[in-house]
Amino acid sequence: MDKMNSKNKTFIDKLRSSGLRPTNQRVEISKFLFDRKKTFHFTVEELKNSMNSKRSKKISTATFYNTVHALKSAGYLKEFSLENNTSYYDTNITSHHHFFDNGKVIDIKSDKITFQKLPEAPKGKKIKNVEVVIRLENNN
Amino acid sequence: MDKMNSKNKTFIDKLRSSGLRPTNQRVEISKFLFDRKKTFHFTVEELKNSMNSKRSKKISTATFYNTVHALKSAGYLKEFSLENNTSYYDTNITSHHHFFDNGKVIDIKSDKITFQKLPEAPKGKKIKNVEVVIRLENNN
DNA sequence: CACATACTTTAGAATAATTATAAAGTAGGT
DNA sequence: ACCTACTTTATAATTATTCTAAAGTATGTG
Repeated sequence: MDKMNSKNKTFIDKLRSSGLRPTNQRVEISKFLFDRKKTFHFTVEELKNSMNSKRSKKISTATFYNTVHALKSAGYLKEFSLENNTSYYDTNITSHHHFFDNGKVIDIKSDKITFQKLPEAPKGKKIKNVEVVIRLENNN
Repeated sequence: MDKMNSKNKTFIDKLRSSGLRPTNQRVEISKFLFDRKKTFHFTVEELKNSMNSKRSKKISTATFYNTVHALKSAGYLKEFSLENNTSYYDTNITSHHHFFDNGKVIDIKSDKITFQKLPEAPKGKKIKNVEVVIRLENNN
């Protein structure tokens, strides 16, 4: 109970610090995204479908987009792209890498990849981050 | 002249081996893409606009999409994505990496990045390729 | 507590990138 | 020259996303 309250607080805080009032819809989205053990990869469409399929009163598409967008801008979600013109989001915002296996995404912990050599940033620029994508194919 | 013929042949061969008859439109697209010194990054929309703006008889959107798609499937173009739901293509198909600087893409030669440590592929899978994206920001 | 104001939600329209369709055009081989 | 299969094209359809405007809700102030 105490635990649940503090968890809710986390979800609400994420919303507040993203500049969003914690309305019912938004708190439910925030819970759905962040109340889980493993990191979560999703598209807005997938998020909407999995939440709305369990609900009688549906949350509108625009609310999903707005909420995800604000959470991403605030840094609580990480956006990435595959080759299918859809935005994917990842609840794991720590710097990390990905396996891509036929549209399926698997996280790779940051410390699993280290570099021997990296190029310098062009003059006037600096490196914000480095992301590695390892594409997989079937063995044979 | 000899040179020009052999160049055209290259463009035509790329089309043929992509399963496309070398029609006028397709040969022009192939030339436009591959007859240049530096590698070329583009979206289909950009390609269409830059070619059609110089032409009285426009090539249709569908022809651009079809041709680019076939060239990509045959391995003459490499597709990649930024965070804006648009497909980018690169005439540099050698394994290489990218700087991303505010939607601008800069190639990084493959040998500029080497790894000290890479994870193993999950069982049953093997690594097809490894791509690194280095995101840049302004120095201050 | 009532209300004004500002922020939200929502359905639906608008936009952008891409793919599908079907009719008219063209190329090659015979 | 002609037949057939492949192409091109304009346009419609689709998908992901953003915009818009109306109706709903929350909050602070008096």
